[in-house]
Amino acid sequence: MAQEKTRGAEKRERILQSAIKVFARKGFYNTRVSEIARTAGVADGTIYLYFKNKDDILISIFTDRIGTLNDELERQLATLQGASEKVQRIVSIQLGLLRGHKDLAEVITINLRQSNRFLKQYAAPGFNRYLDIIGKVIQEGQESGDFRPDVSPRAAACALFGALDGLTLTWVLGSSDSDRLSRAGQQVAKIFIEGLRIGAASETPS
Amino acid sequence: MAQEKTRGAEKRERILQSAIKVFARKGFYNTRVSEIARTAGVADGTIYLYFKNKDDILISIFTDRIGTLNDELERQLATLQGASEKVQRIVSIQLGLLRGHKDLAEVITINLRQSNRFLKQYAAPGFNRYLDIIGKVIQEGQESGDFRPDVSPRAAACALFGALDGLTLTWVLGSSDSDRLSRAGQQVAKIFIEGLRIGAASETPS
Amino acid sequence: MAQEKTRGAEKRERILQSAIKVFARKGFYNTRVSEIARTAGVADGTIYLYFKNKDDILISIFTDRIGTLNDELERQLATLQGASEKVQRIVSIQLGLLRGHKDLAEVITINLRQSNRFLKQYAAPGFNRYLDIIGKVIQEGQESGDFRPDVSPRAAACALFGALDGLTLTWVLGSSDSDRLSRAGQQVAKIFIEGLRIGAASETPS
Amino acid sequence: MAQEKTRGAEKRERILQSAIKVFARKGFYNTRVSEIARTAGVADGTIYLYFKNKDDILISIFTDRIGTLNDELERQLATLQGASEKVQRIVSIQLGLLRGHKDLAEVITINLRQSNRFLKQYAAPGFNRYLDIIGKVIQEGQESGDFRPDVSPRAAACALFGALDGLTLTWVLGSSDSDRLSRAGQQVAKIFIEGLRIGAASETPS
DNA sequence: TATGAATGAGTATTCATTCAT
DNA sequence: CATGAATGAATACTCATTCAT
Repeated sequence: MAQEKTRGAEKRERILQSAIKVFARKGFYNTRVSEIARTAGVADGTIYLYFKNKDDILISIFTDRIGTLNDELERQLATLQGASEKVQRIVSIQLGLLRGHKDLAEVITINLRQSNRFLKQYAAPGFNRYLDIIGKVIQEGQESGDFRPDVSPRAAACALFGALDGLTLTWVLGSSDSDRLSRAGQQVAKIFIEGLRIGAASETPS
Repeated sequence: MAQEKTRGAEKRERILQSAIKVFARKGFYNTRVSEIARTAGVADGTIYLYFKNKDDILISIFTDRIGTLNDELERQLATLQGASEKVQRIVSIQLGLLRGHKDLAEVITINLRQSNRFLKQYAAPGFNRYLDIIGKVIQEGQESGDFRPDVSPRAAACALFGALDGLTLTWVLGSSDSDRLSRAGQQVAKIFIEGLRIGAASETPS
Repeated sequence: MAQEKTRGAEKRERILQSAIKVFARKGFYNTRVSEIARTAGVADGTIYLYFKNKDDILISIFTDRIGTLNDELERQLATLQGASEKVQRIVSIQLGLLRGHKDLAEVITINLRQSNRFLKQYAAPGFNRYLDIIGKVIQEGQESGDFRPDVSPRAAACALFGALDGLTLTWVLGSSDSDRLSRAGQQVAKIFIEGLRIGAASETPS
Repeated sequence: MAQEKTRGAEKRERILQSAIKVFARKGFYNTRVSEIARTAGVADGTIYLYFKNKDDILISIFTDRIGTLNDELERQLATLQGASEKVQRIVSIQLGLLRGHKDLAEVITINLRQSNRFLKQYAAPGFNRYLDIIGKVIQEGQESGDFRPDVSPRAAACALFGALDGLTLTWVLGSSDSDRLSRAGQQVAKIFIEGLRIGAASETPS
């Protein structure tokens, strides 16, 4: 019984991995379900024993991974003290999760945005939790006096997400190595930390 | 003759506007050419007198608008002096261009990413010119001593683009008004300017 | 314009004729839409310019023909006087309509009964009008004193329809010629006329 | 062993009963084998231990029941003398067999006619025996001088079958109670008996 | 006998594109 | 330039059947 469950989960995972690979290469709409099946080494019909339909595969990829990311963020951030350290950790966790998985990065940054309907309906919950986690870090920094209070935590969270997404996108589109991605991430982390820090900025009226 | 050309251009523009509207509502792959035609008030076949195929419509939307954006950036940035002013202007131009055109913003931030093939092949040139323009502003700031030299101009450009894209995305997905988008943009501009400015940051080893 | 309309109607009729032929040979569920198209000499997609879907083709065959039958029945019955003559005419019209069209007869008697849902939803109206027409003839015969009053006109109508349907079914399943069908029809007409006529029967209590 | 055989037969019967129920509700082609299995409380694969394939289930329903009907007809008719009594008994046996089993009636009158191939190949033998039994009654009536000789016994048999089938069809499609079906059957029996009886009819030239 | 996970052949329908008018 | 009827390639999904357990 336990073995059967394991085998079933294995097969599901194999299908997901294959889908990530093919989606990354061809894009969601240009991917044939039969090609995912072939790549996973199962029959076409088997796909439908584990997923409701083709859309469900893409949705599962996203919710699985964003869930992992959010869990990891919460777990590690709880162990840190300063807001600056936390921001730096957010960057390293997110980029670290994608570094070794260019295919996944491609699916997340590119293929996921297939339709606003899809984004609004399925991606929103996980995305919101993600923005909440980051926003809370900014807010804590403001309350502890580390960060300037004249910035919307939510806006900063969106911007940080977008900045990392932008780095990932150009990494995926280009051919630079993943070390460069990490270094760029560190620089962006510094920009945000310094840009948010209490100091000269507060003297500059917007 | 001139009038006919004008009429032709008018019709082309009407088709583009209709496509933006429908793409924004349904997404690229769920949009029927016949629906664009109906919205534009022309026959299905007429579309193909102005565009090679359905892909060409999306490509035209992007290249038209990114070209306009790039031209506008170059024109206005040439009139300014300080790097900080230029960064601020980049933000206001880009968000200003999308503020009144939520449909267009939706197409640009969401529907454009239909396939990596598409992005790599068609979007890359305009996107690269855009990143070059921003990157040059950062570089100038570093050369003039305004900005820290320990940041890759390219990475900063990607991050700034991504941050603005992230703001736009959440604006499009949510229901907040466009004023809030502008205010968030100003805050992000300040974060980047302060984050890049020479100061305490350079003392902080990464 | 008139010519175009004519051409369109022609094509629709050609598709219907082809469908009758293929349905008769293979049955509804074993008929491929592509085979109807090939037989009609049109492209697969063209079918869907004239019919909503495969079901709609079968429905159209039935409603077209039962409508013709009902119209013809009402037209001719109005010219006759006695109930017996009318019953005889009903038989000759119905069988006459199918005699030369074995394929159509096959579709009507066999393939039409694909699902109770189909029968109840689409066939019922035309079928009811048909039963009403026959039932009214029986009733008139009773009111004029030609037919016994102790028979439900509706039941007699159902039975007459069924009897003719039974003859048609065995004709279609077997290989007998159509003259034999007509002769059998005449005999059945006589059975019903005599069986309904006022006479010894009324003395026989059921 | 005997018990096992019994249990096997029980299971087979349970599958048949479930199939009748589901076929009646959904029609043959819209019925999933898995639904029959679920209704019968067995696994999908178990069906194939008792039936060759899905077609075989429908065929078995028909041959089982028509066999029962034919056996019952022969048994009871042997106990009767007059042709009229026999005709009346035919009607009451056939309708009596279906009265309490609307689902079965639905399958027999509607779902059975799925394809001419099916009807010709499998239904024909049992159907022919049925027509022979009835035809022989008519013929005996003619030989004994009860019935007119100018009617083909086979045609009369087809017509009687069809008439009863027509009554059953309208009963199944409509919502009238089964008593009404029986009364209609009695009236139809009288029509046929009187219509076939030697008398005034022979004076009417066809 | 019984199971039910896995198979993979099979098809109605859509829709971008063409071209005769 | 403009039309829109006709085309036909292309594919997600179903479900009868099998077979290892």
